[in-house]
Amino acid sequence: MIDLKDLRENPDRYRNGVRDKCMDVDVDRLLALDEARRAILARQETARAEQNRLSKEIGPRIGQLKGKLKGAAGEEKDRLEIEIATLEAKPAQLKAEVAEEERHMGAIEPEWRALWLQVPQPPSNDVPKGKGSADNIEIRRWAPKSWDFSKSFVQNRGFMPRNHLELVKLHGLVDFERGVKMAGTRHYVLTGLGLRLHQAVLRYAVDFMADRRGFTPMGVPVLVKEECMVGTGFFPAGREQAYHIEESKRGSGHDLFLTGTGEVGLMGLHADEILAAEQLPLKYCTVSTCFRREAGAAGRDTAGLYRIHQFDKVEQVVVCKADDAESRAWHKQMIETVEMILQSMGLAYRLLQCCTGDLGVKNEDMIDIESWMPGRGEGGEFGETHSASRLNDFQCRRLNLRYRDESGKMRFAYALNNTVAASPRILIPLLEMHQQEDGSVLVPEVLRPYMGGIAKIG
RNA sequence: GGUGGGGUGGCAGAGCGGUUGAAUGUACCGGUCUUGAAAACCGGCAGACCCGUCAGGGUCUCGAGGGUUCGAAUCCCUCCCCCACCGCCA
Repeated sequence: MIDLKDLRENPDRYRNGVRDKCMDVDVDRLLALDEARRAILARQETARAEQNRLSKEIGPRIGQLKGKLKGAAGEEKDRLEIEIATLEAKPAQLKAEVAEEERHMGAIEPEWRALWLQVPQPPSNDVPKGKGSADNIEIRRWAPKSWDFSKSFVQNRGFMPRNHLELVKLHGLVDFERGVKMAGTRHYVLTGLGLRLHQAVLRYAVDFMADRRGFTPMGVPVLVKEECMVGTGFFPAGREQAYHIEESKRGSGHDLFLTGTGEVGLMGLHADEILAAEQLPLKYCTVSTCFRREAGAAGRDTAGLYRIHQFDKVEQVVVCKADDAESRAWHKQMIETVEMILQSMGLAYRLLQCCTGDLGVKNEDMIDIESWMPGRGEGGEFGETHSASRLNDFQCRRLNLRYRDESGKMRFAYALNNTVAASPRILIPLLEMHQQEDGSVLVPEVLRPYMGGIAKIG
């Protein structure tokens, strides 16, 4: 959610933001509604102020007269009744005025609010302009010593690779058929060592965050109220992506939504709170099951573990002071964390600076990390495995997550988030990169303690 | 699911139709005192929004929404949430 004051003062910043993010939000309509709203507010408040003033002034008098009225009769009684009626007439008129303005307000407020929620966080100035993922810019790439990006898999390794579909079948790691039988397309069952490898990655990632990066691991709800989805910025834009539990249809309570990322639960933690400056930065991670409808992705990545409705993800978030330099420093650090983890697992990857057109509503900057998947496409492709975002105060504004700075001033905090490890997607490069000619797969050393010491699958 | 009790400022806790955005305590901040600290004393201390160049003014908020009233934290209705006990249960 953006700052409306800033919008009034720098409308072009937001008009350009919408344009650069290739979105369709009528900023000028919002400005017009905002102006209308404030005019109504001014009239309404003036009437109310008068109402309050009058009430204080004549209220006790009315009380007095009504007291007298009880004991009065005849002409005296008529006189009192007229006096009371006269006194009561004016507040009644003001009341009608207030009600009238309230109707006006009711007519524009829903649209005003809906538009306000849609205006995106403008991208940072240094984010390159572009229309979509095709315009993202590669920053750098890394590969283990045994891998040369300029060569094919065969040239690197001396044999034809199997893709992850073949590998999981060969070793009985995933049962797609039964997953689909139970839950439909894009579902799967992790079986045997498949589940163990999956959990090994997740456990390794959580321990890495806690032990080596000082993040506090949290177990958070994955079933949350709508406010939580709106507050974290996933709604209204991403409403179609979330599974909706319609508890309200059962009579009572509120509807719930399955979260598509642990970010929701982690950021929702401190919604509506006022933190002390010393409490910042908050550094949280979680491992949670993520649910995504993948609406609009029909026909894309239909096979295998790449795009599925349910997966598990270790996510990291940082809530820091409202300071651009600090936020950038955390962004770097969070990306560095991921690089350390990927490198320790012997995976090749590249960093992409996402262009303006590829940013969502809530981020001002985003770096995607794509891991090399030898079995993807023709002769291997990079596939997104991580995404690191800087959100400025957009998310905390929506969540109403504030802190008191050193001077006692209330400020909205800045938030950042990044994937640590999302599985089973990460199993794709893991299996494909570490496969041997005979189809067996070497388990990276860092994962073996979490696999009961197993060093090789198959 | 049943029964009962509750939701008021950072926390505790009064208020139960007008002068209460809210007593009091406590926490916190500033000051006096002190070699320093504590204690004591004095002062300050809600947030959002609107108008205004400033000074300042105004509106709203006592779980949420609606109603009664000239006037609601206080009365009425609906909903939500919390707590306790019972039932059921991974």
